[in-house]
Amino acid sequence: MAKEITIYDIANQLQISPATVSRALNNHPAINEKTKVLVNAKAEELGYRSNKFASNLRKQSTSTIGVIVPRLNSYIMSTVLAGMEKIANEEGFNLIISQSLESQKKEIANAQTMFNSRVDGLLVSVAFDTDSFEHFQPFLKKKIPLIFFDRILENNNCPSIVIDNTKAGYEATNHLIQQGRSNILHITGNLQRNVYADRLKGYQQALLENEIPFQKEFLWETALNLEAGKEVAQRIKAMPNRPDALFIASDLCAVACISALKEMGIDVPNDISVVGFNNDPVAQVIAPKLTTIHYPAKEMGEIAVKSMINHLKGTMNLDKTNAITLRSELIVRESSRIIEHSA
Amino acid sequence: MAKEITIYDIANQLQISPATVSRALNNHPAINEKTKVLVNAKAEELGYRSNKFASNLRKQSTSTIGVIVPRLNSYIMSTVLAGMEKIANEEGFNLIISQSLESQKKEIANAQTMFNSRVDGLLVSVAFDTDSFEHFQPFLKKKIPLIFFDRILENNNCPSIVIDNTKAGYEATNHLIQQGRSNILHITGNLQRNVYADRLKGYQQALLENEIPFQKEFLWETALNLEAGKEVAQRIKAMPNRPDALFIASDLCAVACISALKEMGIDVPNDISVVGFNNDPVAQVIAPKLTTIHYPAKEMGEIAVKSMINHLKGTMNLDKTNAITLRSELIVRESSRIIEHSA
DNA sequence: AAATTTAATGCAACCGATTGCATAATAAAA
DNA sequence: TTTTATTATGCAATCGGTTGCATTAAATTT
Repeated sequence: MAKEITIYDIANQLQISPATVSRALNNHPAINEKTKVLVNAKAEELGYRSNKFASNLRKQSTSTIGVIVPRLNSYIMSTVLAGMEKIANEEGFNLIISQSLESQKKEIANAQTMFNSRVDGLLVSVAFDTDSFEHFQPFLKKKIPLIFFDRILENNNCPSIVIDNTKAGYEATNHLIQQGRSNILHITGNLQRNVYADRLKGYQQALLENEIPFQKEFLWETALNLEAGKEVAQRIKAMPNRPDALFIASDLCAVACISALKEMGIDVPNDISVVGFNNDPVAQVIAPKLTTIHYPAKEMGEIAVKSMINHLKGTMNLDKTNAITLRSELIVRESSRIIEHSA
Repeated sequence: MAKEITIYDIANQLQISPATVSRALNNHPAINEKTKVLVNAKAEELGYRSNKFASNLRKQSTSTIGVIVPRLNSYIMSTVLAGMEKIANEEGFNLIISQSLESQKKEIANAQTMFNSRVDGLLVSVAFDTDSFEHFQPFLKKKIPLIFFDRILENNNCPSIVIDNTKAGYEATNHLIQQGRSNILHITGNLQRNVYADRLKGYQQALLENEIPFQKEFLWETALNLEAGKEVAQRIKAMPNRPDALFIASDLCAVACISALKEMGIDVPNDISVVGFNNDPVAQVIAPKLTTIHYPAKEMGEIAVKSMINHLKGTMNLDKTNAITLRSELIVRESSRIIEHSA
């Protein structure tokens, strides 16, 4: 195994001091241009690579950003992460990614690992059942910037990056009402989470404005996954007074539900219209194509990392920033377009 | 900002040497049990956290595994990563994940970053157009273990973790033939990649065994994404002699294709049967439900990381291991079950 | 009691880059 | 020519664990 080249090797060969080599490599203004060229050439020649650990140790910073997500393998999260990775990579930062698998307990463990790994900043989208901020306190104490995205924790002075879930919920529901629906069942996730609570708010607001009473029997809290979609269909089938529309807070769940409903002979959109959420690719490959809310996942990831890096570099101070809200958009497709019954 | 606690602080308070503290914290056998208890208690009390950089610097190892994937946000890859993260987390390893976005150029840059980050090991699934092994040589030179998974590079003595793509391709095709189909169009990705080349081999083998001539016009190389699926449908519609079956090397593409075919009035599975690949959740929520090959993505991720860690810890030597093949499985659903035309 | 073995701890160098401060070299001003 | 300002470089301490080797203390053997 070839010996690792250090700045001392370069210094020796050039008969200059390691300090100068270090400064030259970091493009320090006090170093003569010619020296820089010389050092860089020699570094190249010897196949030098900087030792990040020595550097981190000395600088007390890691150029690493921690990310905790509920799960890696959901359309939204993997897309957010794709956006994050893109920017981090461009900016010379590393990402350490971990998943809580929707469990606060794992989230706490992950936060601790991140803390011990001395990430320069932490980006978090919380688990279903997270009800404490405790495990994030160490970061605040050490002034490590903490940004929440998508599923946020409120009342803690941390900036957050979100879409306007209330507005989105309102638009989805209002659209269904405009299509002539009034018995709108809302399928959602854990209401402790802002994303679902806010969508519900929007839903209720739309009902209110249209003088449709809100019934809590028309609000179902589920896991919002594929299985939940199937179960929802079963339950609907068994209802004496079926709803005429569904607003489901996740496309995958919505699609599974539609699929099951169709198998039961219930027509979408004529018997029941459906609006999903996220604009998952799956939304446009099923029949009927799913009306949904476009969620700017990639952009969210990009902006989250960009904001974090700007803050770390001092280009932008996040302390005063409370929230960054991204634009979401209703995309109307077939699943909510009512076609008159033929014949 | 509270000062960071070091082993020196612990040593001072306990009136012992930092060396003993270090050894006690690492559960070194030469240290007295009572001392260990004492040290650990004090560490806990002071809120000590180990400085990984100091440790890495000295130990010349990082407890970090690099992962390069084509994209983060595909069902298969995000699921593989979920499995990887799970095991890495359990074993106290960190993951640095980066995506090549199907470009060899980015893959090279990422490999370099990984190298400079001094990952202890590297896991790679190569981009569409990667045709060189050059960028991985530095790892071999430095004896940094390199494992390929899913999309592998051959002839380089690196272990790989794969499914038997040939067998899977054979089974998919043979199933279609058993259903009475013989004009089977194969939609695949870049044939430079083992996964697609092998599936094609299996496809050809099944044809051969059933004495169906292979026609190269029935082999289409595409991007295998949603858009490609739509285009495939268009092209099929325009064919004078349409195929009676499709074997598509990705579910998402297959589903998009089916959706488009249906819109054109072409019935699946009666006019054209379809078999996909991956067992993406989307496969079971469309109508007709998609016949596909189950791909053990989570397991692949878990085994990849597990193997890497075992190798690093010396528990298992990978030098002699050429390949680990995981079990895949044909899942028959409606898209390939031919129902007699009603009426 | 002396010699030898075993167990537990400490010393000090080391990993490799960074940086405040001092200094040398050169240029500009007096 | 001397003084002052400017530019470039070097010295040496520092970041915080880790580890080979030495040493001390305690236990065991002769």
